[in-house]
Amino acid sequence: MKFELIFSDPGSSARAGCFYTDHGGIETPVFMPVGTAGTVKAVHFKQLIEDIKARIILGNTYHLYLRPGLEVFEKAGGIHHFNGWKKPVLTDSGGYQVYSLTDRRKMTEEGVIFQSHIDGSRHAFTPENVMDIQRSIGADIIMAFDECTPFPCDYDYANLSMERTHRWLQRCLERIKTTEPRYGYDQTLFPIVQGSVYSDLRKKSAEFIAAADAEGNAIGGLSVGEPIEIMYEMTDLVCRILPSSKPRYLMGVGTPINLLECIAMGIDMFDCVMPTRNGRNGMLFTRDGVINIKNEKWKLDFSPVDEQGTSFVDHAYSKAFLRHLFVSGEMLGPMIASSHNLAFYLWLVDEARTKIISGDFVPWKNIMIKQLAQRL
RNA sequence: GGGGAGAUACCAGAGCGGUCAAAUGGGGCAGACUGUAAAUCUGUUGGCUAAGCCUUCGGAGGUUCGAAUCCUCCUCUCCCCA
Repeated sequence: MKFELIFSDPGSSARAGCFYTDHGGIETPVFMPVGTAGTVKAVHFKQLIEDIKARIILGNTYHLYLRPGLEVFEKAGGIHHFNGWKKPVLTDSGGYQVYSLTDRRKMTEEGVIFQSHIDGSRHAFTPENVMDIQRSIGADIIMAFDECTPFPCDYDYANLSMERTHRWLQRCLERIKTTEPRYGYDQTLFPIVQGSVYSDLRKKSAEFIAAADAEGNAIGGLSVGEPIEIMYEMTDLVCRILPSSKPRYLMGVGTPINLLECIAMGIDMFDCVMPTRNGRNGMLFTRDGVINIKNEKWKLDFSPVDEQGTSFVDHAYSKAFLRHLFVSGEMLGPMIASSHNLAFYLWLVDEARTKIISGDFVPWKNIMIKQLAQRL
């Protein structure tokens, strides 16, 4: 795999590039829709490709390992054959579940024992078998097994956890090095920077991760409840250390504004459940601000869902009808909102890319951020 | 014609002498959601000059220190038998 840096913005640290995988190139900056269970909730792949223009989606090691299970992936010949998604797939390692399912797991130096949220059965995850699982699932990009630290997190624990994540990374690297791609295409490992909200830890972690010389690097443990300024501060600090010749992936971020601010700092890849989850809950992101489509104010608004939107759903349906679908609990509502939001997110990163290449990124970003902050 | 049950907030429906501006569910209104245990969760839902006050439990009277709760009459619903 290879990352090609196409253009660097002179006015910021933003850059445009392309990450090549055996399932196709990924133009950056990119937003990667989250498809935890092998599906981007409420959205067809045909639509993701043709309408939303998604270039890569996520899957999740913990969730896919539990259900449908590795036998299915191995017999199918990998996730692309199983679910029909032919573009690249990145799988998260389960490191986020160490955080989100904290009361259902026990962590030791060896790894983590999760108690399944589905049936209560216990499953040991180690850096080694998490690599094996992601190879079996068939991910193009495999994430290192880490601990996403919570917020707040005291310094001593953040330090201890970061050091353990580093040790786990060595084990992940060793395992990847000594095993083969499962289905004939390349599978590459991205390590993850931790260090919570502490500058010295973040610096130390970024240096450690950079030294691993992977084909891409990720920043984790942010947007877990810390003030947004601190998230920016940590992201900026880490971006200055991670090599510019490799894509930088900010995990779990974020709002449209977060994306623009972090693109300006040099982030190339993002993923977040926000466009899909918040969409299912009636929140629409538009270039003019945020809409809660369930609000009564849209009851008689027969204008398109988003007049400037790039998705067909933006023009095929009215706000009043979409509100009706949500108020009635009709499943088409969450489907339309998810499609709209993802199309908007992909439009946003595409537009950022265009502006970076044309040299107008910063002024455009500043105008956009003001608009995006509005509530409609 | 005879006998019985009942009328409570937007709807359904608890409450049966004070702790009731009134449970609970639905509906309405609003909020939250950042590497997804989420088509989820939370708040609110009589009025006001708002830690207080005012007007409410079909209508009109009455008993009582005190009534959604007890009594009388009226109006209206529903059920059973002829």
